Amino acid sequence: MKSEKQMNEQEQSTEEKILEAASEVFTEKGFAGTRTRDIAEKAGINLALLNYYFRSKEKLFEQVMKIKVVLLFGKIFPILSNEKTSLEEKIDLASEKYFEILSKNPNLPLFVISEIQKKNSNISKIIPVNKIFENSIIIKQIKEKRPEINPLHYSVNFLAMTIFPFVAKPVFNAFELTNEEEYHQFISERRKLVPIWMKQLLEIKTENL
Amino acid sequence: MKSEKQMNEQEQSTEEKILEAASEVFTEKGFAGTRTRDIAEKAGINLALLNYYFRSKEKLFEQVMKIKVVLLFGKIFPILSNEKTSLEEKIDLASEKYFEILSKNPNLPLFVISEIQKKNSNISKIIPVNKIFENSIIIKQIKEKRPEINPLHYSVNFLAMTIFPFVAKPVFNAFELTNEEEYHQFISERRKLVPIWMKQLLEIKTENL
DNA sequence: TCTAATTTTAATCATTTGATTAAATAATTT
DNA sequence: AAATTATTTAATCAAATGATTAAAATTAGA
Repeated sequence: MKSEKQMNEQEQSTEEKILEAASEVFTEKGFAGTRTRDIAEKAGINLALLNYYFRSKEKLFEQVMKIKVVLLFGKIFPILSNEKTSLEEKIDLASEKYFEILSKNPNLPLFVISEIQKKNSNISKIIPVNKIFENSIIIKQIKEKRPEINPLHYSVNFLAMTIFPFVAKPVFNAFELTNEEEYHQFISERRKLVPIWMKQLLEIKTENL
Repeated sequence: MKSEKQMNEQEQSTEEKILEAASEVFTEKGFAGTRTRDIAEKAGINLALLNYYFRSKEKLFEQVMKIKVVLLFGKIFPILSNEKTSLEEKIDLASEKYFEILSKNPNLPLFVISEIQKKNSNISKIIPVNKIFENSIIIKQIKEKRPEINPLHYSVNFLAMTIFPFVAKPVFNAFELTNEEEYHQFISERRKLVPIWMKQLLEIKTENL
């Protein structure tokens, strides 16, 4: 075991270095496209060390995925379940938080979604997303304000408007719809617009539904 | 060369069988996760045949990707570029067409997006998406009707509301947000709702922007 | 300081996997 | 029918890759 002192001197433990490197490589190339050798190289360690600490590529991946899923949902659910904020405040806060998280981790959603699609891991054990969602205060508030609106549709619209531009970023790049600067401009505009649009969707006339 | 008669008797040529099998396996597992042996097996042919017809896994993949990109954009652009339909009609028609295409090919968008992200192929040569989009009639019509609305944001909102539920399907499944039947119900509801929402977003008050 | 536990490395395995080759079979042309 | 061309197969290669092993180096505790 490393001493406390040693641990503090090197800012990251070997285990953390591997986990961080794995996080980067897995996110960029996916599970199947990742070579454990690349992770080892990026972490500045020997390949055998990776298996020493994490047993296998599979187990290392599971740890990374767990971190990513928590990153993707962990900060949002408390906002949606807060009893003290109004529906409109929740929209503002959730939007703000999501753009903050996703701006720092642009390909987080694409990674999580496409890897869940490829492996059918029992990811639902990490966070009981369905329970949290169904019991969240925001669902109650939507039902209360506009009983005709389906809260699932409304929530998916929010996630779609927020997350989709990040998921689709590779398409923006590949087809040269925007350059890097225009893309960031585009995202920062949406940061303000999504809440406006979501409120506009709350004002929809009942006879249209 | 096979005779005309032979070709008609077997409903698919060997080349088509390989292409179809490749399409299925690549879509399900991605390029890196696909083994050419699996494609050969699914097509009911020998592995060597695959290389005989398509030279390499890479070349076979490129052909599949080309087909997928055309499938994803090919039918939509003519709708957006039609001079004879109104903006509202375009929204209805594009929505209808997209739900039709995506219901038949639910993981088409996730496949295209995540593979574009992993390889930076020169996919833009298949279809000049940016040019078609920028010069489309629908952009003109949006600018005309509501000059304050950014057509790119509006278009991305449409794509987001339409495509995102398909992209996110693995998440729906993994977290048991819906079962298969509920999911299809959910999608068929959106088929009608997306145009309503998109029209509602056109009615947004200028002072809110 | 000496010993035991932990961490790290170099070398190597065993499989997997994309691709090739040479030979056999089938179809087409002359 | 013979010759040529196209299609298909079985066997095999070579490289890549996840994992292991045994030994060396480092660290912690007595």
